Amino acid sequence: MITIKEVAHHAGVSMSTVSYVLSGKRSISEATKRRVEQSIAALGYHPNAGARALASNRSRVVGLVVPLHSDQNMPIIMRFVSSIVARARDHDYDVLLLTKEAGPGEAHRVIARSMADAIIVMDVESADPRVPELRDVDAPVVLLGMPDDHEGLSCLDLDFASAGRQMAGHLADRGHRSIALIGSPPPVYQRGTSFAARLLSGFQGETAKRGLLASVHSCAAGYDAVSECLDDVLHPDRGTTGLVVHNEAVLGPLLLELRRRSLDVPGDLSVITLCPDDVAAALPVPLTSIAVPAQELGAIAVEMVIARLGRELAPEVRLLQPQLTDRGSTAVR
Amino acid sequence: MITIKEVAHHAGVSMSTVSYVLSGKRSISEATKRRVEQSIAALGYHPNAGARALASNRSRVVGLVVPLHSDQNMPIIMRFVSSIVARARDHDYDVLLLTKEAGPGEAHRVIARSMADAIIVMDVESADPRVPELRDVDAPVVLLGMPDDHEGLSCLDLDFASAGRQMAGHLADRGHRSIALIGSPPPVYQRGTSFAARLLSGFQGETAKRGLLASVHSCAAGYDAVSECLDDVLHPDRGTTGLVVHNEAVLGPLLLELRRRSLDVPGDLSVITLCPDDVAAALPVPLTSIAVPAQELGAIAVEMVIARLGRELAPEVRLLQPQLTDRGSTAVR
DNA sequence: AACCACGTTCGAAGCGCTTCGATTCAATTC
DNA sequence: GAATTGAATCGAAGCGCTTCGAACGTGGTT
Repeated sequence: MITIKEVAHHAGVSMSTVSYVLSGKRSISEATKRRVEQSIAALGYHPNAGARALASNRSRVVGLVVPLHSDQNMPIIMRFVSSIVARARDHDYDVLLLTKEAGPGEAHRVIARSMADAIIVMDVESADPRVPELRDVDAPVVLLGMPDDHEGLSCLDLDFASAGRQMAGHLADRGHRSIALIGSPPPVYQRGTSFAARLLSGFQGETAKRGLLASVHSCAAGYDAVSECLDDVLHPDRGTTGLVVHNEAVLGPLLLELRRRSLDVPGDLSVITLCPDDVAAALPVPLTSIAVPAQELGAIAVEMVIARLGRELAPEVRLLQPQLTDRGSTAVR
Repeated sequence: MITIKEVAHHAGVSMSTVSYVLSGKRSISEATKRRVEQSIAALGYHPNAGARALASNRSRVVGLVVPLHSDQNMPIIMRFVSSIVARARDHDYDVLLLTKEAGPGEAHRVIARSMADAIIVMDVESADPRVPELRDVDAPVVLLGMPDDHEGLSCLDLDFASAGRQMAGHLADRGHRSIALIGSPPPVYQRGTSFAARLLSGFQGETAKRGLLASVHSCAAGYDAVSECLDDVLHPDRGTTGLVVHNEAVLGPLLLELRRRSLDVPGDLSVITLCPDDVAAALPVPLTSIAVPAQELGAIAVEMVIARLGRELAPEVRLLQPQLTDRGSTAVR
């Protein structure tokens, strides 16, 4: 193993000079800087992370708590993870993978041992049992999601209430008077998943305000469940003409089933949804949608956490405003 | 921060004694061991990972290279990841998340800096460009997947050739004389994805040996592609009575489409597939299948890599034998 | 009574790096 | 020309832990 000492010797300078060349924390003349860099390249020097962490009291690692079992939404979770890792690397940080399943305490363990400098927690729910423990973690923590009680914690999420309002409003603007929300399976609501509840309340608020007829349907995945759900949604008594879908897993089967019933989108039924842009665009019928900006949320989470490393910043709640993209799946009535 | 020194003082022993209590590398009397453990608990001591890594030359971290963009198969990738993390934690290792997309060199960087003691690489392809670089990594490396040239590297995978043989054989045993393989989308084959090619060759070997009529169809995801593919597969000239499906994404649409065509499984058509057990079981028609033992493969990968940490073990290729579960989706003709 | 062996425990030397004065030397200033 | 400044560099003291050899009983042998 090549050490900083050998580099120093090779370049004819002291260890500290090499260190300062690497960190840029003190000014070094161009000449020696170049000489040191050449030695580093020539010897193939790589700083030892453990020694660095020990001496500087910074690991340059962020811990990321990921829900690895959550059967649903794996693809979207990976988008988050992938953007978080990429942005962290941009800042010269690495990512330590922690799982939600391993329980709380993992974040605390990793920080107490100085294995990481900060923590990002994904998939935080309304009454997340991890939240109290996270308050005691002695390092910057950013939550992706919004627990009900987020006092003293930094949170980041899409503004789902606004998304619910926007989607209902979009249909209302086009003259729809009776619309339906097709949501996640019942367990998601029972679990008190914050984003589902917030979207629902935004949706209901808007439909009430606009005086629309609105029905809400919790729909499980699977073709039969979807078909059954549609029977209900499309019952003649309702006169439903517009659908807001907040359940990514159901989109494919839903459109297929509509086709089977010879219902045209948007001719017979307008559909608007919340899902990643590329998913919305790749469906058999491209759907007007509000994007889940996973990339952006991941990036912001990293920025937030890193911003909190040096200075003491106050906890902050950031809700991203939803962006609606029109793909022509909603018609004027 | 509580240090080992403070624990030693609190317990009235020397630092080294505390260290030996923790590591168990020398015998310590029951009495002092208990005393030290009480002090550790009382003070809330957590060993500093950096200091430990520096002194012991072991980070107790394994690097895991994950394909985070691979749009397909995210759920199954997460199964691997999840079992790897869990098993690693069982051995008191943490997992550093590296992405395939960040390029090769990541493994090398992490090892050169002593951030990790070993590397597990997922999703290795036939002619994987990472393979040469991985040979130069100065630490145990285990590949999940089998590159063509795996000289000097340890690999672990399902025996896909055998899976292909078994599935063809299963249908042949039941009297089918003309069968079809529905495989992955063309890009997967073009990329030279090792497992697809191996399954194909096993399938073809067995059908040839048994004198069956066999057709092979590369099928893209999406309902229309599936329907088109079925037109081809079920062309009357072929007389196809059995289907081997090696494309998880296509299973749902496929069964749906068969139902739409009023073809009964297994009455009119026998279907057998390769996918995770729970996926096969959760389909509208439960399918007889060969499992992708993600849990087990992940666990073995961890064991292999850890086994190679202490001693010098020779590189090893391990192919897990496929397990077929009969769910009654294949009939005797 | 001197000796040995063994189970326990201690002390100190690093591990490779960062960082804080201290030092040097040349360029400015009065 | 002495004093002041500031940029560039050095030296050494840790950071918190592991580990090796040494030391210290204690009990059993001769």
